[in-house]
Amino acid sequence: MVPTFKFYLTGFMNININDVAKLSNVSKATVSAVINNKVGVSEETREKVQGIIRKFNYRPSQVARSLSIKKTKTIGIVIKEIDNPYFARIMRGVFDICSNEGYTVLLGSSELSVSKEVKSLETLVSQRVDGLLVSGLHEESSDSAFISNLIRSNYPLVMLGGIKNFNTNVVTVNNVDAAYNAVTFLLKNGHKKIGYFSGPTNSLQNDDRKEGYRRAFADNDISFQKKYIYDVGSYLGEGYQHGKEIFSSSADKPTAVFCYNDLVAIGLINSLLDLQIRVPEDVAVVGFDDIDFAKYAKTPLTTIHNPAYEVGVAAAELLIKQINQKEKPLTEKVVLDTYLIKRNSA
Amino acid sequence: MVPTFKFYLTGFMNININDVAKLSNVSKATVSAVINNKVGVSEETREKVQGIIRKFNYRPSQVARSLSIKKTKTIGIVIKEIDNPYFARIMRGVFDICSNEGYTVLLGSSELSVSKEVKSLETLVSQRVDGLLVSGLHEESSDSAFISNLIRSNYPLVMLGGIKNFNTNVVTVNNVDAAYNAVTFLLKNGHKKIGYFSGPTNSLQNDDRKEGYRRAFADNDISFQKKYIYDVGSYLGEGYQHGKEIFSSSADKPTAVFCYNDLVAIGLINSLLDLQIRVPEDVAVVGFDDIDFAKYAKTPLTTIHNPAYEVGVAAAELLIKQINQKEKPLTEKVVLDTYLIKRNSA
DNA sequence: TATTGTTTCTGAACCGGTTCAGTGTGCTGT
DNA sequence: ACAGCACACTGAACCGGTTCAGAAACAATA
Repeated sequence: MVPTFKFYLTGFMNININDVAKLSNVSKATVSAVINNKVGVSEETREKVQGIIRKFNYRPSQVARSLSIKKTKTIGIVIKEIDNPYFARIMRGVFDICSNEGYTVLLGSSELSVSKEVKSLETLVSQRVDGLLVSGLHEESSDSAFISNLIRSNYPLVMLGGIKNFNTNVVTVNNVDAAYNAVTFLLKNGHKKIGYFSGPTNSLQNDDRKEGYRRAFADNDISFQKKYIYDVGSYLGEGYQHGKEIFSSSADKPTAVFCYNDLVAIGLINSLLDLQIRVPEDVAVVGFDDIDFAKYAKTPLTTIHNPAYEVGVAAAELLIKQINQKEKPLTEKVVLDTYLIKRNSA
Repeated sequence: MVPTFKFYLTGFMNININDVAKLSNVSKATVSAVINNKVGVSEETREKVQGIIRKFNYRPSQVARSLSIKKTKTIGIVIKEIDNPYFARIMRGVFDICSNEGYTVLLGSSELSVSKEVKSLETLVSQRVDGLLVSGLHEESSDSAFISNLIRSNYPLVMLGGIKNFNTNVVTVNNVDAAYNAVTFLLKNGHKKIGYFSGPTNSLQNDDRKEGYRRAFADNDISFQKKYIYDVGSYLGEGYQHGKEIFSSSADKPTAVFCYNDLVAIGLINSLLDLQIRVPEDVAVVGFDDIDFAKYAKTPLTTIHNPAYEVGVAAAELLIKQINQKEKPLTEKVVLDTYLIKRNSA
């Protein structure tokens, strides 16, 4: 009658609410009430049940619970470049909030192909995550019927850095202004030929930064030259490689470069130093993000401080708010501030 | 009769297997067969059902499925220092394998308190992850009844870097040998006073590296001095700060330092340069991990190449193997090789 | 004593899938 | 014409929780 054998037979975690109910001589409804600290259970019964729970190491199945209450207490996150320190820091912010609020985090694909990216979102939805945090969706992905369905149907969703063509919740920083400030700073320092090491072409963040770069020229009555915009990418190696190519050729070269992010900037600086070009005397470099490593780079990096941790926090908070919202949620946009940190590279 | 209204009413993803069954005029068992590509369904029926599925954007609930089949196709991962590039790289390896094998990844706590660490594991178990990947458990956590239960009961579990007092599956690198090689290299270069910037004291990896450091002295008939072992930590800032303290004091200082990891080494190098101490002429520095930044550091870092990505891959593969193993699994130990990369810092 | 009220507890339905024994249909061979 | 057999399909139980109407037990009130 008492299913003790089951425990000893199959080991840890193989006892369920029915077993607990039988062992405690109460109904499973009562056990459920005890588990969830509901009122209407006598102290005596509560203790009896809790004793059994402890004794048999019972741990309620979150999956059964999820099925029943139609909430999984889980959010899905799709981040490209998880090994980019900037995103790692965001993750940390997300994670801290989720932890506090009792959510666990399901990780979706990182930078795979577009088709895999959509698959990954589909998987997360199949897992019935309560909400989705998405960073850097491929542009093409936004064409997928799946994604537009998702957004149209008010599935709780927060984008990091924004996405074209869709009106969703967004957490981002003032990329345009930040870039504007960085480039203005260079202009004020007398630079006229300022390059932009551009990030991924399908990134909205990159578009905004490029826009800020453009505006700085406009507002300072300096005609900006398209040839100084280089498609580079977002990795250390890419910054290094493009730096080497551009600055070892004899063509007309910029005297300063604003970079999409710190990784690229650090790569660039290394390529310049390898080419015996001095930083900042010959070429000034400004990065973006202010990752930890920025101040330890060969030439400590002048860069835009990007509050990655806070972005993660804000995104998680907004998402959880959207999840808890009963009504059709309004789409919100949270924009955090950045500031220029002057170090040695410019 | 036809519950179409439901779809239009509640939006995306609110249709279930019963609805699909009704809309297709078949039983839910048949729908289930179609979803899972089982045989015994006529081509005609299959297409009819698939048509409905597409039309209504039906996506089976993984949570209901999990409850039924008692597998979640999910693994849990608990990693401290997710913003450490070394671990980020591991994550990537884990992720790639899991992706391929159809597993999603649930993230557990990062470096919180001991009690939270155990809580985090408990949460993952409640979520019924099929297996657990754990890195850098606090030493105290291993005392918890929960953890020993977990291990005793053969819950599929793989540790990264090992854990004291328990016999579990482990994926790690040959830390002792690697440290031995690094220190031997320094000894061969004529250094006698070699320091060790030690990592977290509760880390088995750190113990092994320290052991390798010790043995190198023993095998070279040089008496090693305990005073050259400094408790530092695992972060950039910690390396910098301790470097500053140690090398600005007038006491007897080492002429070379082997560091627990690259982050610490880079921090140390920066502190040395700030103190006008030349690297490697005055003090040689060797790191551990070979993170991307290592070669872009102020003094390109001589370090132990640690195959982080491969560690992640091996860990995920081992875990999935354990999950699929019907019998009581044997505990396995996978040890990957490292090698010394000579750059400029030593 | 009968009635009402409170508190504690329970039975059964439900969440959305999977599974499998068994039903029904059509085709084969004799 | 009928046994025998595939094949396609279904009904119902099951996974492990939550929920809630109502039963049972007991106390208080009229």
